[in-house]
Amino acid sequence: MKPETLNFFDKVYEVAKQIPYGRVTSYGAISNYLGAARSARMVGYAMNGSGGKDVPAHRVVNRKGLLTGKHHFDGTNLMQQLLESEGVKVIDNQIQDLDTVFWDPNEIL
DNA sequence: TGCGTGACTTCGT
DNA sequence: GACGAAGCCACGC
Repeated sequence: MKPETLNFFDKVYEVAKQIPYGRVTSYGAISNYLGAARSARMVGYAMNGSGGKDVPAHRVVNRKGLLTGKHHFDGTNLMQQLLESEGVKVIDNQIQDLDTVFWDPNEIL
């Protein structure tokens, strides 16, 4: 077994769990924090394994603030509903005031 | 065993 | 300023 790969995933989970309430981040921000700015895809893939974890995948969106991963959720507007429930304005699967709710791990950590 | 796909991002033209 | 192509790593078939 090579936990090194799991380390990458685990790292993503760690960062995702640290996302404050009412804040969101992007795959690129996490991947950049991990030192793999061009591996943003893996971050999203890691979220695939977030099932069963306490990882708020709904707080992770793409660079544009678009809920691209919402298709992988339970149904349709679950992800959007969760964000709105936290005070994040989301319209048409797109986060409003992204600059305000955006949370950069590199900046905070 | 090997090829293709995927919750994205960045560089280049 | 906008569009196209490449890169990254892991998992599935």
